[in-house]
Amino acid sequence: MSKKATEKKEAILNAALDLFIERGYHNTPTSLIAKEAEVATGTLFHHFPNKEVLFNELYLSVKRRMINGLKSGFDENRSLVEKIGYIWGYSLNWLIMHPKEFRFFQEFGHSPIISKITKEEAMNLFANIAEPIDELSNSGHIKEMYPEFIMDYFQGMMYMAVTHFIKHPDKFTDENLSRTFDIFWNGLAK
Amino acid sequence: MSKKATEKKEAILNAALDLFIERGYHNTPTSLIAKEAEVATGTLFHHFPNKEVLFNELYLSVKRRMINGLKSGFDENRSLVEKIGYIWGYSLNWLIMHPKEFRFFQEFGHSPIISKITKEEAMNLFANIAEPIDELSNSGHIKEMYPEFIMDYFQGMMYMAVTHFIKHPDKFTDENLSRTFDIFWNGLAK
DNA sequence: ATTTAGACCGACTAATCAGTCAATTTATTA
DNA sequence: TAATAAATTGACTGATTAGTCGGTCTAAAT
Repeated sequence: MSKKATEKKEAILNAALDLFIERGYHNTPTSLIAKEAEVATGTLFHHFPNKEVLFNELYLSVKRRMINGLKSGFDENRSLVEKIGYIWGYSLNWLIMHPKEFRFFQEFGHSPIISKITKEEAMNLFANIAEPIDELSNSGHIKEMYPEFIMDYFQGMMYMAVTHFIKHPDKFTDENLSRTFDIFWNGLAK
Repeated sequence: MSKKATEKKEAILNAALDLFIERGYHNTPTSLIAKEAEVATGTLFHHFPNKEVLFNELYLSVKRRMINGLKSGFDENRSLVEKIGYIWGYSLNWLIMHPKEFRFFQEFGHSPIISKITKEEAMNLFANIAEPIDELSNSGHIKEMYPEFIMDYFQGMMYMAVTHFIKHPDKFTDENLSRTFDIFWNGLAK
């Protein structure tokens, strides 16, 4: 694919992200996506066989962008607590700096348009990142709690904090950020 | 409105709830809502001027159903901690027993189809229920934290817990339920 | 310079949908 | 009971949409 062609494909994905979060999936005509991407309808269907595939590719591309940064700074040799602190801090920051992507996950994370295969592929991306959080449950650092809960608790607190700071940007200070991690940690403390 | 007419209106709202959460707003034809409610399209538009109003009325009706039970068991004379424990327990139970309604809030709570007026009306329903949670922030019971955060934290933890227990119904025991409240409370503990 | 394959275009189509309306049935009121 | 009002029906319409297709353009390969 030529550079120009790649640029058009990306323009389509960018326009789609904006439009899907603003108008929802079914209320976003492919014609409008093409228009915003400054591309013909035919071009859109040249790069994506149909609207659903476009949506699924968008989902994966957003996941990948988030994970890539996370992984590149990840240090396998740190302690468990440090690793978890790193994942918390990085994810929180990334999501707050990418509010559109965050809204996309919020709105479409459970959407039936995302296929099983796409979900599995996204899960695999996270596999080794999620490990430390699973380990936490019987590491002795915290109250006894089964791993499924710890995972949901981590994600739930993360979404809560991001939602809060996006709603109240003036409160997004280093101090408040570390306070939210303390609250997360205190909740589990023995 | 005759009893029969009221029943049909309710059948429309019930069918709409099911279909909207399963298929999303824009992918749910009014004709299908009517069909599921065993009613003609014309009847639907006799009771609701258009699809948007139907959606907004559904939103308010679900909110009202949740709040009504909450209010009827609310005792103004209890201590602050007891009041908050009651709100937590009641809401958690109600949402878990009404997973469709919960999904509706999750999916459409931030939807642009819900008008400002509807949101305000919903806020008013909650006004005095939310009071104790606001009070908490400078009650001395907890770490110092501004009220907007406490409110988002309360709601975020609630949604997290409900999501978790709906996903893992076997974990929904009295013990685990009180553990989640402990985690919520420990997070804020001095 | 010519060939070729991929990229691109946008008018077009078959299908679907929100909402209408004239006609009928059911409930209420006098 | 008769008259009136409210509720119900479903065929229909104008508008919109996902995806197609025949033809044009562009860039790389020979």
